[in-house]
Amino acid sequence: MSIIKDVEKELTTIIQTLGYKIEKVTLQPSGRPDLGEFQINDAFPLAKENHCSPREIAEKITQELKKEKKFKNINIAGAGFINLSFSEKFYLDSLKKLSKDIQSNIDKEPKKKIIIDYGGANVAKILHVGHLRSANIGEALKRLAKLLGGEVIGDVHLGDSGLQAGMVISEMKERYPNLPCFKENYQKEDFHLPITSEDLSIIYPEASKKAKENEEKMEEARKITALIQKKHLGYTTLWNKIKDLSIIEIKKIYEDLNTSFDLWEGELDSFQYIPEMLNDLRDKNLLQQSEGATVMDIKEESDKKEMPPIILIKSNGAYIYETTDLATIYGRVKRFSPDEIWYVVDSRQELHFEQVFRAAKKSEIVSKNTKLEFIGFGTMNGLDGKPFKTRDGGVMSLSFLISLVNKETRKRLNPMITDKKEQEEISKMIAISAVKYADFLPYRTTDYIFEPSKFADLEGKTGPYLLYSTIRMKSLLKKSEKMGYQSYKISKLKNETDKEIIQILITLPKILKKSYEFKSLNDIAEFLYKLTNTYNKFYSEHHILTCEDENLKTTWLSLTEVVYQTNLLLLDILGIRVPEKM
RNA sequence: GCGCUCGUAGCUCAGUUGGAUAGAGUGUUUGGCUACGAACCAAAAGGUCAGGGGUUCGAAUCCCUUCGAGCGCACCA
Repeated sequence: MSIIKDVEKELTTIIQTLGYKIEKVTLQPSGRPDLGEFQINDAFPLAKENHCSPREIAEKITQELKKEKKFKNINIAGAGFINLSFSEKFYLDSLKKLSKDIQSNIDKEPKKKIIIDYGGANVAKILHVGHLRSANIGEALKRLAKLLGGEVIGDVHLGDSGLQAGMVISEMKERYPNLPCFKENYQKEDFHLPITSEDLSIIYPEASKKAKENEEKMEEARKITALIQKKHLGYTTLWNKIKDLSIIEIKKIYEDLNTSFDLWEGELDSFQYIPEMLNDLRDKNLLQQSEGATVMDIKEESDKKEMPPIILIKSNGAYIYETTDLATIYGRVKRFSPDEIWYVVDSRQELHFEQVFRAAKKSEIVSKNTKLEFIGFGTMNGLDGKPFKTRDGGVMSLSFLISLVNKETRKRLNPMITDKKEQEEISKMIAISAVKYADFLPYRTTDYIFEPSKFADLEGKTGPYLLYSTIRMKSLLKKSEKMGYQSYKISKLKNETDKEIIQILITLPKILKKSYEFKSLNDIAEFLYKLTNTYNKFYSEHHILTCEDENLKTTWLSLTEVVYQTNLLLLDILGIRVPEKM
């Protein structure tokens, strides 16, 4: 159990012994540090229930608290705020516990099997800045859920059954009409895909442009897409080859972003479940015809808003992303029987997922106990408030964004690093830390105003700041090892800053819990800054290695070690890699 | 028309499950490297929390309303 939860439990018992009904006392950092390090506000709700003044209750509570040695400076302020601080011994004991194992200070959540659907890469298209948040948030939530004891499966859920398939194949047909797969009597003979990833990055925009300008081309693309969905042998073979090629490129970027998936499945993989699923829905009498399409009504009596039916078969006989999303759930339940499925997707898709979730529940494709959660994030807009476009009106690829920031980080590398390859690797790592951290700072649902220059900002509350500080801690610890220190005895503190660092460390379990509940990483990002910033203050106040008081020195080194380990743990949750030097 | 998200310092954002004197970064001004890495540390200035009303011991937070912004509303994904 975490240190703070332990204390809260103790406080709860004390207040219950006084005869009050209370489930859990909450200890939080005080809003008035001049009056105490932590505060308890539970006298207010208790006063309401017991029809007396909060102050009266606070008096009774503080009288009991004063019997406890670990508390000091207990006082009541205002109408009934209880402020208290902890003894030095409490802080030293806490530091001892943390230095043994920081994991011991983490409270696990109830164990669940969770599938996280994030990434959303599209086959044959580049990953652009719009894909950044899904990858970052999804990956971080996956790591957080694992840390808190969950069994987690990440699925990239590739966009591979959309119109881009038809467009790209149509373009391929024009460029390479003699490929065996285009023959009438194609019989699965193997052939070499005549294009590289670079070609592919040109082919899609080209094909898309042609289809938009030419209705015939568009119609052909639609036809081919429908044929691929029906497993047309030649087109499917070619599309799978293109998919493999595309995945190689997609994986490279995700690897740069330290994002990985347990499943590389896509919309097409859900097609195997569609007939079975539709039969199931038919048997349950849930399907209807409407304007030529096959739909399912998902209105509920309590609805105050319009709720269109969900389309499962289009009037032309083809399937739509509602169908594949529902079939994907069908398959996931069958194969994994998860407790929860999380969708880390742009907020604009909320209505779509509400429809799919309703259909899944109504048809009992998922049980009532299975939680389907839409984890929407804010849209990335340009300065004009509209979806971000580059100066020439195109989308900005993720790799281009990273290279922009990379130019800045490279300029500032330590001149001691001379190896070109090493320079490149480190500079890229720092650039990505800047991009990722800036992406985590706003609350998840906040609309994102995207300015490349914001990411290139490398001072203050940034990824590079965290990396720089963490590397400096490591460098200090290495030096101390060279001086012969193996383990650090913890025995005394010097000033308020020392104590403040431990205070912050103690609140970590609360931050993790809140992040997990709200599915937002901004609290962890803020916590990292606060901890690191306070440590840096400590660093500038004390000269650790030359301190003559051995007891202080080893305690300070231990504190450094714990902050260092905590930073590594949290940066890892955020998927930010820490280089050896920078 | 219906629905969703929002409006907080010059700028970019926290704070929204009701708590005390609304915070941070950046920018501006100023101080700190002969000591462990200055991508660092310290300090100052900067606010009618869009406007109005309500709920209560207490509201940036909850409710109502006005104004303003963005997004979504069946065969694209």
